[in-house]
Amino acid sequence: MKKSGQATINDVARLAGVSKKTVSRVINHSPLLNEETRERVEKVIAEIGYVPNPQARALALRRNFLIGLIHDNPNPHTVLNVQQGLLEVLRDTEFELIVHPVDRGSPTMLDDIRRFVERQRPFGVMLLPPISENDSLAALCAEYGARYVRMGSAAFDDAEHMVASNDREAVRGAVTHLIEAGHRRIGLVLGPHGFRSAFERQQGYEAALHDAGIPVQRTLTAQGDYTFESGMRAAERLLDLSPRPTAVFSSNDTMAAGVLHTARQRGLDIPRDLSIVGFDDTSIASQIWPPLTTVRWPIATMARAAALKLIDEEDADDAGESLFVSTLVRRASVAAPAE
Amino acid sequence: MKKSGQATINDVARLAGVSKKTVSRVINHSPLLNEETRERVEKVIAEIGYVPNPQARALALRRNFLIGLIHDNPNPHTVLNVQQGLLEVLRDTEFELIVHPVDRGSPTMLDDIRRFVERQRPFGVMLLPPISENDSLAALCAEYGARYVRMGSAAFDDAEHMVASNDREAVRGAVTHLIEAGHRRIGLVLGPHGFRSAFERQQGYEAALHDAGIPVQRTLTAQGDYTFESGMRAAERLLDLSPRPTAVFSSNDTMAAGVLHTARQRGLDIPRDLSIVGFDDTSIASQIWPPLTTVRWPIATMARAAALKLIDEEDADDAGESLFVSTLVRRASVAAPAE
DNA sequence: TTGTACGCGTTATCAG
DNA sequence: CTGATAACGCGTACAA
Repeated sequence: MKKSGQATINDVARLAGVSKKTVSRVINHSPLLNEETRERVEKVIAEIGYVPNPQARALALRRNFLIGLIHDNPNPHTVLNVQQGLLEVLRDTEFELIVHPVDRGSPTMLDDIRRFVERQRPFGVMLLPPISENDSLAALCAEYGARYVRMGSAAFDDAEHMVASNDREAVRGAVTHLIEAGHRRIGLVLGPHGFRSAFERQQGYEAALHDAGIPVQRTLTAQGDYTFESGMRAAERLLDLSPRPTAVFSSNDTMAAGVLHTARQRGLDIPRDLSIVGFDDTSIASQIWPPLTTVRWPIATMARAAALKLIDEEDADDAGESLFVSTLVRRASVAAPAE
Repeated sequence: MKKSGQATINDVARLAGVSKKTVSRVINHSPLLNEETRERVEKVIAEIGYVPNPQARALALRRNFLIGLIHDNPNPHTVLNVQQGLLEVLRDTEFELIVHPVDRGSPTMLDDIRRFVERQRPFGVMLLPPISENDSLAALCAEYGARYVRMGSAAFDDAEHMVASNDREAVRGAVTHLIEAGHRRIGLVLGPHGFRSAFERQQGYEAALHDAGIPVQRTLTAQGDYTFESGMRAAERLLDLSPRPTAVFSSNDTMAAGVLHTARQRGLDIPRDLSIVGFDDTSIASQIWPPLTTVRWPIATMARAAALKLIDEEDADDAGESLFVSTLVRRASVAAPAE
């Protein structure tokens, strides 16, 4: 190293007696390189502890070694789990995670994202629902040469760009579980309008009823927006019904906790007076009382897979898994209806 | 703009008829500039929509316009709230947030962080507890010219580098609340060893007992590690005691939820048979049944303040608030002891 | 297979 | 106050 700071590619070149281009080739694993030369250079690199400067690389390559997480997801658990999954595979790589929340609903959202991608030039971008469903976002990433992976409740892009769960089938199984326990009047707390996940879960609910020959009644469906409070409000509507539903499927755990809360306030016993099934298997599901029967959404696994798609060498050919199955977790919030 | 991409500083210089250094001065708000020249340049900038390239700036300045969040915090809610607070002020600035979790306990943690700071050259760094208590981390940031702010349960650095809450006083108040409700046998679920927050909260607990002339009994203290499961285990130990404590202060909400869970499993009624007070006011506190009396830790506010310290123009002089008060939130988990 | 010369877009130096 | 010119550290034609 020359003066104060860090060793540069020039130092390595000088010490190894080669040109800096050769060092550059070593760094970037160029295939056309004399093995002997490579080893000599690598030895010097290791000796002086040289590490390429990311800023200079970014300038020359017009690409940063950053993975962007772009989202407007209202569910903290989802976001956090995704982050953890992503970071798990990014750790020990040269990539760092840059979190960029946006405001869907804002008319400038697309511009915001464009500026982000244009300026930061991330190597790859992870798109979370619900904005992951927006095709122009994906196009935008492609336009700037950023890899992207979209997360969703159904496959709506190529395997290379997609990690999807099959929410419809999972919910169908969950509601069938309720039916097999003897329930016929089953409420649905729907997710927010415009969310693909809300739609898929609704479809699963209706499919299960259909399978069992139970007619779908609109009054048994209450609108929610994935928040605890909306779950409480939905429960108030549902529990005012006469006859009351004996079970409720809630499109996520947070709302299910809200349903449980309201039911409790009304003096109902769970699961005796009301069975509840949620979706996500977030921590709250196992921490409330009684523990919630729910659908385990393998979100961290999906995030890990997404990270691999984003940074992996191989292009396109073997994109890895892109469909992940959710499974029912049976706990104490479901019982047979009280006669 | 010349060819395909974005306009550069050269385009601006050419169109404005000045040198690019002058444009650079405009961008960086250099004070020594002819007002007329400045206006002309700014006009051109606005017209062609020029935006400086962050990569080039980073290379020349040896400093990225990124704020790093370095942490090894076991509590997802804490991390997420900090992120939200940070992002709230970073939004609409040129800064982005880069999240870098580390592994305390790993012998290479300091090296990991050094490499991160050395390579990414973040403009500023936010350090979360418990690693924020590590002075060598702070020194490391300073060494690389990165601003830093440490978050903690007590002030252990200059105002400029600190956002602190006064946990001790807050817990003292919370436990006093229990005492005033008539409790004398009050259990403590302690936080993990080596955490300043755990220590401060314990001190607050003991101070409150002392104020009331109640002797501190070691058997009434159970070790926890801030996880739900550790709260359950702590409760098992505490509830096996004879006579049983009539109330428990838990050093965070997650463990308090664990205590509540275990108490429930044993058929205890909350708050009739056991009063519980938590700490944090995370979402679970208001979502479990009964809603938890807890100490509201203004963590998002602290994070916002930290972000301002990190990016604000003024140096040192007016560093803004650095001490934040936590307040007791009274809900339904506390009652007078059953005679 | 390797090296030379130059470009990436910005800031710093130091003269005018 | 302003402008040539040289960094900043690395990648890429293209030549050797």
